[in-house]
Amino acid sequence: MVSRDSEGTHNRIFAVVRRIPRGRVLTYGDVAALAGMPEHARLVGYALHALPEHSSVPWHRVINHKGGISTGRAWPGGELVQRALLEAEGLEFDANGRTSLKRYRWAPDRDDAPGPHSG
DNA sequence: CATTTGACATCTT
DNA sequence: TAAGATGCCAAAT
Repeated sequence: MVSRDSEGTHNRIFAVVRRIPRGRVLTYGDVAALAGMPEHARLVGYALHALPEHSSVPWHRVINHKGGISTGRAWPGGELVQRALLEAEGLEFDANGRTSLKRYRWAPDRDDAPGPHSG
């Protein structure tokens, strides 16, 4: 029973992000789709922006479609923080600061298995 | 209440 | 692959 749309919407997003396992990442569009609001990736990023620091939501596992970090001016230095957190989970970044979405993109169907040749 | 800005994605060139 | 333009909803001013 949600009287507020924003709260319900944001809540949905957080719920999806929390489902992201460790060592995996999702794009804003994917999170939005799983949250029930496809093509509305902006709302996902916006929700994460409103995410409090005491939140147990692995926001750092959400990246843009280019496989990079788009904190932008909204978070000076955030690119370094998110990248550090992802690296701590075992992810690899390209010289351009991009990851392999083909390799780290998480799917609701796939529990884990980073790759057919990764083990 | 209206205008501007914003953790993005997608199409076109 | 990279750069420019557009659409969407919500928050801030």
